Amino acid sequence: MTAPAPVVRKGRKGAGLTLRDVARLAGVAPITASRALNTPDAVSETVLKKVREAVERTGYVPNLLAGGLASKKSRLVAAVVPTIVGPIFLETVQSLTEALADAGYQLMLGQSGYENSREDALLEAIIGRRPDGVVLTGIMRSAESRKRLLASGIPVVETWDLTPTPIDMLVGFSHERIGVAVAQHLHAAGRRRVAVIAGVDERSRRRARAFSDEAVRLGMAVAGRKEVPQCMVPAPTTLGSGRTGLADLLGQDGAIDGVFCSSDILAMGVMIEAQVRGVAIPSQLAVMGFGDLSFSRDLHPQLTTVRIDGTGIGKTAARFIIERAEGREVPERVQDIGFTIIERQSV
Amino acid sequence: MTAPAPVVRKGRKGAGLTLRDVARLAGVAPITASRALNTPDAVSETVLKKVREAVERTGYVPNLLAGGLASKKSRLVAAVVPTIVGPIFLETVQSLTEALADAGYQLMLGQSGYENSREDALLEAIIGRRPDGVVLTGIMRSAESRKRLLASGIPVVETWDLTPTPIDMLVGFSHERIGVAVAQHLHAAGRRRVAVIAGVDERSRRRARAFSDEAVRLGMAVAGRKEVPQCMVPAPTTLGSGRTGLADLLGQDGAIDGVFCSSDILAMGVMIEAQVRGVAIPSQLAVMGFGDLSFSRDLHPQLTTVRIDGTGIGKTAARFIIERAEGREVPERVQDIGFTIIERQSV
DNA sequence: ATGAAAGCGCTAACAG
DNA sequence: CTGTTAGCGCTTTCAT
Repeated sequence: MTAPAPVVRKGRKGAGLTLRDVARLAGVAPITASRALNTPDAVSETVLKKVREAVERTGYVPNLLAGGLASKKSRLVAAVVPTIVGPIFLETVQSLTEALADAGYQLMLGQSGYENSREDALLEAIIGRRPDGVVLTGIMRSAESRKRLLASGIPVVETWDLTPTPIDMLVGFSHERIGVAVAQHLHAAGRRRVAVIAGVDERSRRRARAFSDEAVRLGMAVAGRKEVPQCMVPAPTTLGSGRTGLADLLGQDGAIDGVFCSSDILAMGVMIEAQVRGVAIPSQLAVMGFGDLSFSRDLHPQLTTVRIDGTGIGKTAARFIIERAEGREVPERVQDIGFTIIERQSV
Repeated sequence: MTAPAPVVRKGRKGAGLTLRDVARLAGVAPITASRALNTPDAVSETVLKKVREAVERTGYVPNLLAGGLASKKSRLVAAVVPTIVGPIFLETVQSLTEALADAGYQLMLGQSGYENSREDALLEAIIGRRPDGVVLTGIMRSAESRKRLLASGIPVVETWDLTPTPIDMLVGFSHERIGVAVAQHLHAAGRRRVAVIAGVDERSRRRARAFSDEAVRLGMAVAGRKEVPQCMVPAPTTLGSGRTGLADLLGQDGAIDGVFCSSDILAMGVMIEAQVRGVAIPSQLAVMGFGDLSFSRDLHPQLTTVRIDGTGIGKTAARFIIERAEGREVPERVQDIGFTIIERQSV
């Protein structure tokens, strides 16, 4: 048997280049080169230098697919959002991406859409990549999906909600408590007839319901009524929905002096419509939003709203996943990150 | 030698399950099972049914890492944005994710930040995954990065800009032409003293410069001046920047009757500040934005702005990448998607 | 239409 | 500290 012909080197530098090539250039075994790259402390100064030189010269970039397959660590984390349009989850995705990148992990983004149909295909695509973790914004709806995720054994962090039965880990807050707190805030500010405008997504609805219940309890509904005036608008919410929402509410019986909007965008629409109609804020109408988007403080009047620490959620979720990926346990798997009512001028 | 002990099956269903297990269950060779899954047309009805049954029963999900390694097709596409916060690129990322998902590709999201420092590490992480394509929003700045990308041989689509020397493929529009068109629009509307508020990012700056030059040419600057009043604000732009921007401009010498804002957010801030100061829009001041964000049509007055088909950009970029991934050539590698001036009430 | 063998590029496990 | 060996789970190539 003759020795095999030397492997034909591809023309492009960096393409088709493997660890073997680098190792050969550095005069060491592939595994040694691997160690020089991944656990530099485990090799001698000399070897380290030679390998780094070889990498530098060739422009070698390790194949993470191969590495992931061999080590069963993909350094990939999947994030699922209903939709990326709509600024609510943005802050979370942003900080998640950053926190992960800092630790050498990449983010894979999936949009589940607001219907269930895509969820299954998406889940399959995710599990197929064997990510080191999955971050869910909002709760996975279909029980089937939840089961598959659980079965896959991949660390999961649910966010932006609290649930009695988390799949695995969770960092969120109570939408019910927000509804209650907002009603109380409005009541404390002297408002006596309130209404709510909410997008038809499940969490908004829960905030609205809790708000309505508490408002009724505090006597802020028309006597005898079991709920306050509501206006449901399509998700994702828009400025336009806020405008028509207020118009709708104003058209209903009974004057209102306060309105809770399920998003800051909606609240801004309400403010614009109020201005157009000559309804003074806050004297005639108090407005509260949800989300504390960056523009809210710059409105006129400044918007009183509920702040969620989206960045904190992202960071914590990243930490949870990374802890698990490195084989450590996460002692407090459920974290209530709470919320803050930001008092500004619109109430 | 004795036969090795049977492999211990992991407890969790779906975990550690391989194609071999499925094949065994279906009574075929692994490769046949593989074909049943990937190229169903290449196997008999009988085999197809048996394999599908086995998959169903076991909850098997193919390991895409292994598949990608063997086939050199990762079905992964990387997208790089400066930051995901800031609604400009959202539409593009959204449609990109969807179009890719429909074709069985996943999106990996990277944020380069507005400085160059992270770009290199990010690029390494991206190339390491051997994606089937990379979509860049805005141009990669460092020449080093561009070179590495080119060397990697990965299909690249640059977006949101036009450049004489694209790395590979490109779908964008001319920021210069937008500046010119906006100046002309304002001029045609009878404005004679215009100004510009722009974020300090490179593309905004180019729009602003082209706008200024054209405005000067049309005689919309103070006689003898070589540029119109400008106010540069930090990127990403905010409502607050728009408000202070207008205040700044109003404080400068010479009354203005029109202002071009480098983003709709900025324009909205201008409108709020104008309202607070009792400056009537459009009669006293015409306002134009850029981006046509969803809220722009719902403002009062409705915002006249420049619309970019972000969804179209995402779709086209996805198509380009997919074409290449499937081995086809893309004949028109540079596509100017243009822009539209949306005439509403603020001019 | 189906299968056997080989290997993608890397790392775990075990030597030395 | 360094190297050898043996896969990770899949697909390619080449037979049958």
